[in-house]
Amino acid sequence: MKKNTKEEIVDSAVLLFNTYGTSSVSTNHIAEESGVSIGNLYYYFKNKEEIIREILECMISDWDHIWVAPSNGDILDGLQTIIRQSFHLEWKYRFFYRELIALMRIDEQLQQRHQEIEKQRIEEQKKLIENLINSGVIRNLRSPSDIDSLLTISWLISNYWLSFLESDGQEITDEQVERGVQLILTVFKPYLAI
Amino acid sequence: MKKNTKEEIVDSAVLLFNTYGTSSVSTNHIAEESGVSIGNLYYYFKNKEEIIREILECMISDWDHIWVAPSNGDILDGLQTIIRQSFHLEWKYRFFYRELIALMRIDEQLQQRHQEIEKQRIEEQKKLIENLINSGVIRNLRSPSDIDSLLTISWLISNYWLSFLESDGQEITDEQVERGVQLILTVFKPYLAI
DNA sequence: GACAAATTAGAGTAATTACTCTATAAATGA
DNA sequence: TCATTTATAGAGTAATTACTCTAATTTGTC
Repeated sequence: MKKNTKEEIVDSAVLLFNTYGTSSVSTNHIAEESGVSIGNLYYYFKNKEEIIREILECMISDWDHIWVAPSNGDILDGLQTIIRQSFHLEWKYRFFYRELIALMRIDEQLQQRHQEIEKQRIEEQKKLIENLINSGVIRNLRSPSDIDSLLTISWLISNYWLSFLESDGQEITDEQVERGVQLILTVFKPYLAI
Repeated sequence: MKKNTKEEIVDSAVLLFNTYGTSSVSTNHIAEESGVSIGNLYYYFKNKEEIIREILECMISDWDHIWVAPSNGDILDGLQTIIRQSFHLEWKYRFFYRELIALMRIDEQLQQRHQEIEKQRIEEQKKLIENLINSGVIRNLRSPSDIDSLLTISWLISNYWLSFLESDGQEITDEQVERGVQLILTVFKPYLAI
């Protein structure tokens, strides 16, 4: 489990960002935390923004692993698993979700990359829902725009459930994560075949 | 419409925070933008955090006006109006919503105040829903926990709809606001008496 | 008008910031 | 082996930061 210098820097940055927020953490802090000299840090990263961009790439890679996982067995079960793992990733990189819009406003490159993969992800989710409709798990939807609405709502929940808990001052526990999963199912409940 | 110095500072702060984000805006910037000397700014505010706290108080006051408004006429219409106005307030103070969790982590005083009024607001919303149930607008809910779920979901949408649009790179227009209102109604649709 | 209190201006400061530069040390490979 | 690339350390710098201090001005009150 030997980490190289670059990984060491990224890991320390995530730790500090999660704890103190990006604006309170300087490159000097990151260097100190990771036990790497300032000079060496700047050998690997041009600036703080580039570190954050690298963290985004780590997130993307983590996400890919979740979606690649084959959902053998119950299709609804597979969906729940994906949602659950998504919540865990959001927690791992929580600083990013807390400050998302602010970060993207500062760094346009970050914005473009994030929006690019976000678009992909929505498409994937759309396909998954269509799958559920085709296999008869979901029915009784009145119009195609209803699908869009449902999709948007479940997206909102999966992306902001942890933020809501945090801003409400609640602890993030496994039970809370489970509540989030169930919340998404609540939205679909009226349209689920028993 | 003559503004006093304190208001001038607060207004400039909101403008700059919305445009550049709190971390990029210094007290010096705010002083310059508002045409007030640094010394004078510090006469009114101990530091940047205190300015943000004052902005929160402005928000709270604005919110109170929305909820005080008597919902004469259709109760469902009144609800929609409140949601619509909420979105407009969220946009007015958008920096606050963008950076909420980060801001609260830095300033515990801000966190406590925000969570205090947030709790109140959830209670108000709960009463409103109960009102809708009692007056027969909403029905067919299976259990009391269903009410809670519905409430949480509509809360999530009303709080994060604009954030979602922003992080998705979409413009905030009146039509988008209306979509947000309709989205919340979608959640209740299966339970609405026609 | 005279006095006190409230308000304003802006020069000044210590700390921190991001980032550069140069000088070594370690790894590589011909 | 030894020369070249890669990696590391850390002192140094210019800019910016939040905030203080003092001195001047305005305001209100009698």
